Order: sequence, then C-alpha cells, then structure tokens
Amino acid sequence: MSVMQPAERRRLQSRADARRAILDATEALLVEDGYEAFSMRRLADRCGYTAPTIYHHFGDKQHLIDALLDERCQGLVRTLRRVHQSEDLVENLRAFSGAFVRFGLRNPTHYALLSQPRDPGLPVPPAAEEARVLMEAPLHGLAAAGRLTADQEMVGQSLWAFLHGFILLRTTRTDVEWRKDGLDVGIDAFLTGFVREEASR
Amino acid sequence: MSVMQPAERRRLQSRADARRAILDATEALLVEDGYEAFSMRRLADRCGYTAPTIYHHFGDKQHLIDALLDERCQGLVRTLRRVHQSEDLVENLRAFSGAFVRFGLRNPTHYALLSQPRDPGLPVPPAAEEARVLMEAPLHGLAAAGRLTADQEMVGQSLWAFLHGFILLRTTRTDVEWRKDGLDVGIDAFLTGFVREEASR
DNA sequence: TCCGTCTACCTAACGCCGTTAAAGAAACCG
DNA sequence: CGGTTTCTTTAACGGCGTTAGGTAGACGGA
Repeated sequence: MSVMQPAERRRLQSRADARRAILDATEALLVEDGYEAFSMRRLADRCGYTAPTIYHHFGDKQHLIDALLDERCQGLVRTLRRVHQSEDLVENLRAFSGAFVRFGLRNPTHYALLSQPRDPGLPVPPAAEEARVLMEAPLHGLAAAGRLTADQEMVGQSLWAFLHGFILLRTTRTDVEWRKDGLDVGIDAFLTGFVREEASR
Repeated sequence: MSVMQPAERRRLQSRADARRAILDATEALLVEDGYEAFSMRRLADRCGYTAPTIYHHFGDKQHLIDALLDERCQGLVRTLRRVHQSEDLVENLRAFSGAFVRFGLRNPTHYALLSQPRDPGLPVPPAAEEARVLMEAPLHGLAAAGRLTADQEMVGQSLWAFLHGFILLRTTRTDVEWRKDGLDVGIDAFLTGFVREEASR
C-alpha cells in the first residue's frame, strides 16, 4: 500500500467536505420540514451546490438518504454501546428498549424513512443492522440462561414488533393522547409473558 | 323531504357510476403496482376518464385515496362484526386481533397508506376509526370484570402498538424470515402480562 | 318549445419533481 | 507543457399533482 500524496489527500479532503456540507443540509431540511417537503432542488439551494453536483457525489436520492440514515444509526449504535450493561439481563433489555424508543421518538423523520419498504436490491443501512444485532444481546443471554418462555427468535420478533409499533404510532398518530408511561408498562407486561425469574431446565 | 325525480335519480346514478369506475381502477392499480407507482395520470389512462374529471369527482389525490381506504375499512368492520363474540372475552380479543392482523397482511398497501402521517386537518377515514372502537369492546369487558393488570387505555395502546408493529414489520421487512406462529405466541405473552384469570377486586 | 343554468368532461397549461447529457473549469500526473 | 481525471455547471427530458378555461349536453321553468 503506497503512501498517500499531499495532492491526493487534498483531493479526498475536498471531496469529503462537499459530502459533509450536502449531508448537513439534508439533515437540516429533513428536521425542519420533514421528508415530504424535501427535494433535490431545495437541497441544492440550501447547500450551495447545484443538483447535478449532488448526484455526482451520492448517485441518487435514495443513496443520499441512506448515507444520512447510516450516520444517524451510528449514533444509535454508540448510544446502545454506552448503555450500562449490568449483570441484570432484564434491566439490560429494558435499558436497550428505552434507548431504541427514545431514538425513534427524537428522530421521527429518520425512523419513518428507515421503516419504509426498500427496493429489494439495496441493503439496509449497515449501522441500522448493527443496532438490531446489538439489541439481541440481552435476549441471547436470557435464552442461554433458560429464562425465556419461547425461543429467542420468537421473543425478539415480538419485542421488535412492539417497539416498532410503539414508535410509529406515537410519531404518526399525533391526534391520540398517548400515555407517558406506556413503554415501561408495555415492557413489563412483555417481560411477564416472555421471561421467568430463574432458569427452568 | 321531497320525492326524488327520475331525472335527478339518473343523474346521481351516473355520478355514482363514475365514482365507482374510478375507485375500482384505483384499487386495481394499487394492488397491482403499489402506491409508489400510482399516479393520477396512470389512473386516468386506466379508468377511461381524464385526470381533471377525477379531480371533479374526488377533489384531489388524498381524498380519492381516503375514499378507497374508507371502503376497505368498511370491509374490516364487517369482518369484525362477524367474528364470533363468545362469552370468553379473552378468546374474543384473540379473534379480533387475528382478524385485524389478517386484514393488514392481506392489504399491505392499504394498511401502509392508513399508517402514514396525515395532514392534521383531514380526519382518519371514518370506517378506520370505527374499527378501532370495535376492537376495544373486549378490553372494555375485561376491564369491567376487573381482569386487567393496567387500565383499559394503557392495555389498549400497548396491544395496538404490538399489532401495528407486527403488521408493518412483516409487510415492509420482507428480507426477514418471520415466524408463522408469531401472532399467537405474541398475543399469549401479551395476555399473560395484562390479563389475569379472575377478577381481583 | 325555447332559454338560462348546471353538470360532466375535455384540452392545455403551470410549476414542481428526479434525473441525465454535455460541456467548461480546475487540478493532477507524466 | 499535454493528457487525463475530477468537480461543477447549464440546459433539458419526461413525469408528477393540480388548475384554468371551454364545450357539449341534460335539466327545469317560461
């Protein structure tokens, strides 16, 4: 592997700067006005480049959005890693669920975009998949300890469905008065149904 | 209230026929190619009218889609009414959940459209709201019998979140291998957490 | 029967969208 | 210096949701 020349480095830096500026403007537009109001032309106006330049750097709208979502999910992954992993696996599961839901509620536009059906060709943003894998760790521990009343995959899919619906309903149905302690109560009921105190066999 | 004249009736009939033809074509296009590929112009080609005529009858795209969704939800309402209402409230809840989820899985495009954030001005299609109210009946019965471990609203919101996430995940994340008995197992766990056998006080 | 009114429907167009073709400008490399 | 590659632009294509404006025909009262 050869040493990078100063010129090459400068070129890569300027490319990185352009991508950074475009991504930042994308983020700002999405947070301010939501995805519905987002367009490549408005983004071009906002970030100072013209639309074809954005295409030069990101390919198309989908890849641009995916790049942004991947970055955001890296934030979630960092949060999940930071969440205290106690010896109490149940407490662990609760903490992860809380972090995940908080991510969704604080980034409703991003979460909605992540939830939309994807072209089967394109893979889910890597960091999103990484977050999903991380979330499974406490379940794996509980399964290994024989404390689940169903197999790990089953419990994981059920928990995922609950958390997913929880986030989407609260972010899309703003006409409903949602209970503030809904997550804790729901998770408790969920744990009552799927986790027992001690190993059975 | 005056008697309707034949001419007036004929006029209303022809208006109803036009609406019917447009709605049928909308339904067909949505089922065949999904909402992404749907457009007023393609609909115009399909149903034989031009686009402005569709606007004449339905106002705009949103109202057209809403009219279709309302019709579909009336089907769900009929199904829910038909579901056997036994004396076993838990069995009842299970049956309703099953019917609701089946509706979502069989009409993924419609369900996704129902789930999208709405302009705060427009109301949810009436039949959708009616279905939601119907779904709460078994919960109300259980609450009245003192068999819920949390108040009815809380339990209802949790169950709604689970069912909603269940449907959306399975229809949008087709890359995942979902467990076939996921609904039954999830509902069982849910009931274990939220419903007790007999009244406590 | 005639005439104003109203409904249904059309053609043409506006301003937006995502995207691409083509070309100039600038930096890099030999 | 000359050739190549990268970045950026202007101009355009086809499609979108929607609206303005006009026409043909049915309706209802004189």
